[in-house]
Amino acid sequence: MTQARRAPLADQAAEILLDRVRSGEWELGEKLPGETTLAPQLGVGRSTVREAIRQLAGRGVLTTRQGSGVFVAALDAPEEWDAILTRSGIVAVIEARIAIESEAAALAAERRTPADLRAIRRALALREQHRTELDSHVDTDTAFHRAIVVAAHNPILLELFDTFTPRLRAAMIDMLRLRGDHGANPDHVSHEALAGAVADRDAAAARALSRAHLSSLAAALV
Amino acid sequence: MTQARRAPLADQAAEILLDRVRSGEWELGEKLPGETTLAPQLGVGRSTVREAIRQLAGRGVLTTRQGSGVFVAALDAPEEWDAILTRSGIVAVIEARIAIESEAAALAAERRTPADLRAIRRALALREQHRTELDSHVDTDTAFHRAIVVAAHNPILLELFDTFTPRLRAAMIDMLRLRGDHGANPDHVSHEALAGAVADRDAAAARALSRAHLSSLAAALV
DNA sequence: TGTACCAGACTCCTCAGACAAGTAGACGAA
DNA sequence: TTCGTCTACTTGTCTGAGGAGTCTGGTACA
Repeated sequence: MTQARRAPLADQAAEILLDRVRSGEWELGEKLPGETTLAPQLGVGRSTVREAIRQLAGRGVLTTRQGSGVFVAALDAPEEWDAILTRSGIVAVIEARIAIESEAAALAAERRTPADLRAIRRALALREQHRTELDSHVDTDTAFHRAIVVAAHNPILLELFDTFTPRLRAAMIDMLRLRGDHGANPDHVSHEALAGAVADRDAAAARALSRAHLSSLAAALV
Repeated sequence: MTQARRAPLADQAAEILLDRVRSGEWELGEKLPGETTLAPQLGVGRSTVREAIRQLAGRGVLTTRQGSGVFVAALDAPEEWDAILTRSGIVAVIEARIAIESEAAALAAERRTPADLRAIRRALALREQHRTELDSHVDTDTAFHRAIVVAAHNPILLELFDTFTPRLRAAMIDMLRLRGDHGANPDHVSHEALAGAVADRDAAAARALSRAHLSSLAAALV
């Protein structure tokens, strides 16, 4: 007994096709059999095959060209970052964030414009104002760190930062709730120091301060 | 005249629906109008609406539940890394790779197992064997660096490495073709040193050597 | 011999209609 | 209130038909 067909036929058909693509049955760019051939092969109707193909097209695996055929666009579906992050655990996420953010801090120290600096100062002040409320403390803290990544002027690092932080939000709120000493003074001082290093164009200090802050965060979360 | 309908109606419908989701017309998790309502609204048949919905389901924006309806699963489609990487330029990609790889090198120095070490040595030897041929030199070089990231035992860093390196492959081959001195001796020595630092559990040295290597690569590519 | 054109086969695209399968809310009985 | 049942509505699936684009091979012409 296998769960009594939970998934719709179209989803099943899509999964079968994806497996066949992964298995290397067709080369990259090669043409698949026509819908009219696949349908009886998979034991479903044409419209169902079409929906399966559309689904895989949305995932970037297949492309269709009217009058020509269906072609393999990628040999595998890209794994969802959500899945990777969930499977990996908090520590791995923070390690990745250390990698991204300490490098971004160093780059920010070299490249920050006056406008970047104003944004960082503003975020820091806002962070200071929300030291009491838990949720907004985490959010303003994240906003401060994001302002530094923005100042690094590297779109990839920024995208990575935005990918990782949502996953950490809940964990950080829980952690602060348990510790109770959120917004403690030494915390604020280290943030001041980081902003100062960026302002002073001291890349090495910015890198070290950023790393130290996140390392202590990791230690607190474990 | 507007390009005389290049895209299939199903793709157009999917794009319109995605825009309406992005615009906030429906909350996260909210139910969309039924297929029979959407079809005349979009001016297409029901099967076409279904294919549009399937496409967005494949992209993670919508989910369908038989008997219940279609629901918003995400407020936006995740941007393709390909697009980000293409738009960003080689320098930004290398900067991101520096962030990932130097941190991974440090972690690898702390965590490498004997098996990791053997894999690294083997990759290094293979790299040495392919110093003359351009393509395989780049590939074996990448394999060596990947072995180090593997030794860091962090799935996120590994996934990031795998995301970035394909984008750099073509650029590196071009660069080496122009320079002509691929596989030069100092290059090999620095790789030996990196492997040695990981073997000696010298995290700081591994981090520095990894950074230095990639920085020189960036300088050569610009 | 080589080129241009054309017809036909094949492909995906779109629609309409029908029925099955599942869900959720209304309604009434205990 | 609580529980079952019934009904309206939803998505799921299949079939048949025709439209539109693409590719191939043959044919006529230069």
